[in-house]
Amino acid sequence: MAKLLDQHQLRAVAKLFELLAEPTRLDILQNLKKAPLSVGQIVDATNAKQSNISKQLGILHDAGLLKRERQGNLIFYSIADPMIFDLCALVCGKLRKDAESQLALIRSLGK
Amino acid sequence: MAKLLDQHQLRAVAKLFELLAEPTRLDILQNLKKAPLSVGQIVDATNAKQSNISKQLGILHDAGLLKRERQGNLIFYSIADPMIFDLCALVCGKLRKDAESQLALIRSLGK
DNA sequence: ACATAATATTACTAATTAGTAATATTGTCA
DNA sequence: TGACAATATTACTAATTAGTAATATTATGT
Repeated sequence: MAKLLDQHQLRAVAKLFELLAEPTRLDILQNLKKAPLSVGQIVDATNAKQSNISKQLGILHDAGLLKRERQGNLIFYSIADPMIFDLCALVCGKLRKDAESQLALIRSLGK
Repeated sequence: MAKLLDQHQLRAVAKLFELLAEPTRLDILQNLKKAPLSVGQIVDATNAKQSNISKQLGILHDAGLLKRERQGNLIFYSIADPMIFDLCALVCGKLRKDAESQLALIRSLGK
């Protein structure tokens, strides 16, 4: 069982990963993890220019990963599906594990 | 708690997602899920050219996602870390869920 | 209406990369 | 050694895209 994905499905999966394959977008997402933020707050929290943040927010929003809500002059963005943090946690866990075994290897060589 | 990742860490996470952000590479990975395969077998299983498969295999191997083992004239590749299937399962689950609620929405409109 | 603040859009550049055909490498067998 | 099969590499093209400066849009308060 567990049929293989066809070309179309593979492209859909790849597209979702693509959204997470960019440091600036990941930075936006991790800053939104605790609470919704306005564009200006995100600009301050990251070290990216306003135009770029706005662009990346648009990409994440168009893809359905973020929700948008206007409040007066400000626009607040928030996470639409917390599942992305499960993804990131998995990746972080792997990177940490890899780094640890790398470290253990180096240590064993140093003896 | 749960400190935010710094620029360097964000780039590392993004790089790992980038590896999965490509249909051909995903296709390779899903074909290797059950068992190791030779390059030729992978070429047959996918509809990509040999030179491209070889290139993508090299990328996945260099990144440490695949292991390589020579057996006579053939070279067998295998999954180095099954964690990637957890990632893919999460993404597939999300896509399915999204598609289902989209369908439900359409149905409710049709009434 | 006007000035101002917040956000979005546009037009552009530089860099990256998937795919490919052709060729090179590596191993096997006779 | 020579012929052949499997895989890797090279050189190239076309397409995508992050980042940016400048400008446009939208809302607020006076």
